[in-house]
Amino acid sequence: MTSSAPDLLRSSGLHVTAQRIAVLRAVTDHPHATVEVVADTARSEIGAISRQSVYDALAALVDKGLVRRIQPAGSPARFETRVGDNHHHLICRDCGTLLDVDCAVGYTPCLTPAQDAGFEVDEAEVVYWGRCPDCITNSTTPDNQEDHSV
Amino acid sequence: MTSSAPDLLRSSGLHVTAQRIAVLRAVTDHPHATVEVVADTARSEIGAISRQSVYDALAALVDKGLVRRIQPAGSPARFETRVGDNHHHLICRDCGTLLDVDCAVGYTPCLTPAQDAGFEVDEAEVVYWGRCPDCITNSTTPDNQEDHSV
DNA sequence: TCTAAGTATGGACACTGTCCATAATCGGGG
DNA sequence: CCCCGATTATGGACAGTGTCCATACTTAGA
Repeated sequence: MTSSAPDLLRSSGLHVTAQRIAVLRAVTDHPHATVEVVADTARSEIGAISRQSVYDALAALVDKGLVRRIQPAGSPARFETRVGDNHHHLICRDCGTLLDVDCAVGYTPCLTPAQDAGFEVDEAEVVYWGRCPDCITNSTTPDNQEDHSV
Repeated sequence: MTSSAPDLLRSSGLHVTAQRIAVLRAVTDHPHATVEVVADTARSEIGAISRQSVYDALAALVDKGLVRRIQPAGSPARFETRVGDNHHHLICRDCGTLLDVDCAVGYTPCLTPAQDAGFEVDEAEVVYWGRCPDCITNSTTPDNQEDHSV
């Protein structure tokens, strides 16, 4: 299943460079990693890489569909290699933890809006906001729970 | 249903100030407005308001559930007063146009992830990414799609 | 090997959003 | 009606993320 990084780059028409390989591997090894984490990981693999090269590499990879960019509100962009399977994300409002979840309905019903207004929709991004078990436990004041109820 | 701005503020336990009224009206009049637009609109109504006051007022309104914050990737935060009806958004990747769309399935099936991992989910945000009719028309090169040169 | 195009680098910069201390305003009580 | 405490507004400075630019290097193909 897992094609090698150089292979993926090559088959996407991208030049194969040490930086891109490192970035791609970093994203693969650290799903949902931020640019900083990716840069850090890549750096530990090839010694040095500039911040801009990381941005550039990620942009190229996203453009080619090898990597998916997730940009939750109030958080820097994150990246993952799990593409093309229409899964969604679950984010904790408190600690920012991000988890993958499969599409609620199985495949892609929510991929099609009721009225598309003539748009050419290519992606449906679904983000579930809430609080993770840890944060729920840690703030055990069911009384003082500032009512986020809708 | 349409309570006046001062009324809404009052019933939410917020102090009624000219700034907040102006901000609330601005959001009501300009759905999906950015902070800048809100500030500008409010400013034209009451003469002057600081940027921070706008941020603060919006934060207070969001906190009280009078206003909903939308923060699409690659775009500054936007705000709308249409809350509590589980509608989603359709965004054009090219020009950033943002439209409301009703939930694809009618009510809230997509509000519940398949596996919630113990999370306490309070909101499901759905964003459809694509290209609006105008942008599709303008870049009539279905062959050379990646023509971002505008 | 040689060449052209693509890529990496580092610097500077723009933008959104936040923090802080102070001054003004609001709402309630006397 | 006036005063007081608490909330809110203001402006300044600042942090973080992401982008633009010119230059030097590397890649892929002839």
